[in-house]
Amino acid sequence: MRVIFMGTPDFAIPVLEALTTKHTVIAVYTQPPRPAGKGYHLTPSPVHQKAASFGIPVYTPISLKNEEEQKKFAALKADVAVVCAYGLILPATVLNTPLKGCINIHASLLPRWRGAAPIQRAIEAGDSESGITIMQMDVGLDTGDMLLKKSCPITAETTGESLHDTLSTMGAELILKALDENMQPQPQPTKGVTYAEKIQKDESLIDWALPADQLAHKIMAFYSYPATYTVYHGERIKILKAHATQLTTDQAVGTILDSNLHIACKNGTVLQIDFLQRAGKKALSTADFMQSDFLKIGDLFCATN
RNA sequence: CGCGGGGUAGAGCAGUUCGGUAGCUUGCCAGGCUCAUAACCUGGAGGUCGUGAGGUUCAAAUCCCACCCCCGCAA
Repeated sequence: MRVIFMGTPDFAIPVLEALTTKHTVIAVYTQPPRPAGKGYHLTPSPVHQKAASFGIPVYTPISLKNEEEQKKFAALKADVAVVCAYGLILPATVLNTPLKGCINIHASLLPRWRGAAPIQRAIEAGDSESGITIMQMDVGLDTGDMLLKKSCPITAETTGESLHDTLSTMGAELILKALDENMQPQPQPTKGVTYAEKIQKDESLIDWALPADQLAHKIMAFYSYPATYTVYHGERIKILKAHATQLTTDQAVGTILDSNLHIACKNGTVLQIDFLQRAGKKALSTADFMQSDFLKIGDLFCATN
């Protein structure tokens, strides 16, 4: 089939690669290059770079809501458009242009976690499973009829990064299957709808006045990007991995209880930090980190900047 | 030229301001002791101090120059 691929971040790369093995990818749409990295250089998106290495024509419109872009899109005469973490709204005209419409790869078990950050929100909420849903796009936000669905477990060791990688691979497999076989579209259930809000910058700051298990979920969800952090004597410290413990304490929330980095949380619950990083330093395990005497037992982590 | 921190023993760091024998903690090896809740004591191995047969100097981890690499902010 003649396929248009629309995607932007790393997550979409395996999908693009998979498509090129079985179909003719006639064009790739992705977000325009943005300033990024040290030096603020204009950097093409990961999908942009990958497409360029394949020699596939790349389009980077700022919007698809104007007629001119829509004409260009139609002129490609695609059989189908595959959309994966593209980051632009597709108007109805665009959705209806390809013969088989636009098919989306979404990183959740719809209708749970519609929206921008389904991977992190699922872990943060303490869900026991996540997955991929392939759907026929309509004008709503992730509301289209479902073609394929596959789940995977979330454990205490699952991080945003590991789940991202798992689902990315899974998405690549499922999209090929969905294109090959003639799947019967099924409407999404009307019950169980939740929305995965985009992650805001201020969410990364840890509030120690929350229960340990809740914090553990959030810390693991935010690993490795954007990562949670706390403040110690005015310096930012990334808390990269942690787990809730069965211990209890009567110390104030945010107190560093011992050299194993057990930290007091709400209602005397105790979180143990496993992996952390000072600004400008390497990420270290708790054992390595505590070889310096930077953190003093009994001191408090702050919940404000 | 967006702002900033860093590269010294397997790991984590001090030493650099003001040049003068390579240090600390931990880990590892050997021995001792018999302990408590990162056990303790003694001894030992382990380092081209990121790179450049660079520059300055009687002398460079330290000052100067160039380059490489890692990371925080920001996106």
